[in-house]
Amino acid sequence: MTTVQSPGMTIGEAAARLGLTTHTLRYYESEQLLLGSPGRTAAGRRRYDEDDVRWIEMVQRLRATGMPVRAIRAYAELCRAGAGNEDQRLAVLEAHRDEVRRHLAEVTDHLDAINHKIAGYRTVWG
Amino acid sequence: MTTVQSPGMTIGEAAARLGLTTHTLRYYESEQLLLGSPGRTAAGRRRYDEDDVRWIEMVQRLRATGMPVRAIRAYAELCRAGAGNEDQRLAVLEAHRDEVRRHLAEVTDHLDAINHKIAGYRTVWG
DNA sequence: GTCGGACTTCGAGTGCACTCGACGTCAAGC
DNA sequence: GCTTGACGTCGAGTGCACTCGAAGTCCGAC
Repeated sequence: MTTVQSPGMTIGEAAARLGLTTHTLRYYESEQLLLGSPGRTAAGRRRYDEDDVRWIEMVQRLRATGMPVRAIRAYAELCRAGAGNEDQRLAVLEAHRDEVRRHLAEVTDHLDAINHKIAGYRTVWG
Repeated sequence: MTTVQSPGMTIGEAAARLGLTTHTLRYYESEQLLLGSPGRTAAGRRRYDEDDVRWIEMVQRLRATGMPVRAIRAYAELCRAGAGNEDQRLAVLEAHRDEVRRHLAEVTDHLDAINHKIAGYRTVWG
């Protein structure tokens, strides 16, 4: 029996689409940041489907907002555990949201001070 | 001739005021992030005055907004060089300001997406 | 004068998140 | 059927910014 070409992407295609390297994608998998292992072809090669990619995009958002890899792993574990812990997942996300807001406020504050410094240069020598 | 107690703080006092460790303060100095070496007592101990502390507060702001140590060193070098390069200093600060703004926009965007995810949890199970 | 704690320098160690290299395998085009 | 390039695993290396430890010195209180 010949199987139809399975859907999804090779690791190279997924990496290109996500703006990551294949090395990083395998690293994320080894750190258990993925919801499950991506499928494999008969020859043992990874196949990424749309769900995999969407989850990794979420991982990228969490990383880009400063969530440490081990915290993402904990969140992914909750998601892997299946239904019944949505309250915990929500708590994780809300705590992270608060942390990000705090960080944004702090950076904004520093930015204001830097702008003051810039305005000083402009006033004196501009 | 007895000298009046020199003004300023020990490294420990400066560290406490800045929320840094003495290790970090010496590290910053070794990385040439300071405007000049802080003064020394006759016994060779560092003395930090108000100007030193204010500059280090600026360094903290630049660090907290993501400027790498080597970029701060470059900026400090410009400042140490004395008058005549204010346009370059301004360019450095403005480039950094733009970078920080870009970063803020990106994080804000990710935050929105995370909030959507949170809203999803609330809608379905909340 | 002596004791404790803060100071000195120097180099090594830590934690994080990748990032790379080595080396072997395998699928597809020519 | 043979090359070629993407894939596989594994462990080691990198860059950044601290952070710590060791070993010795010095100041102030008693």
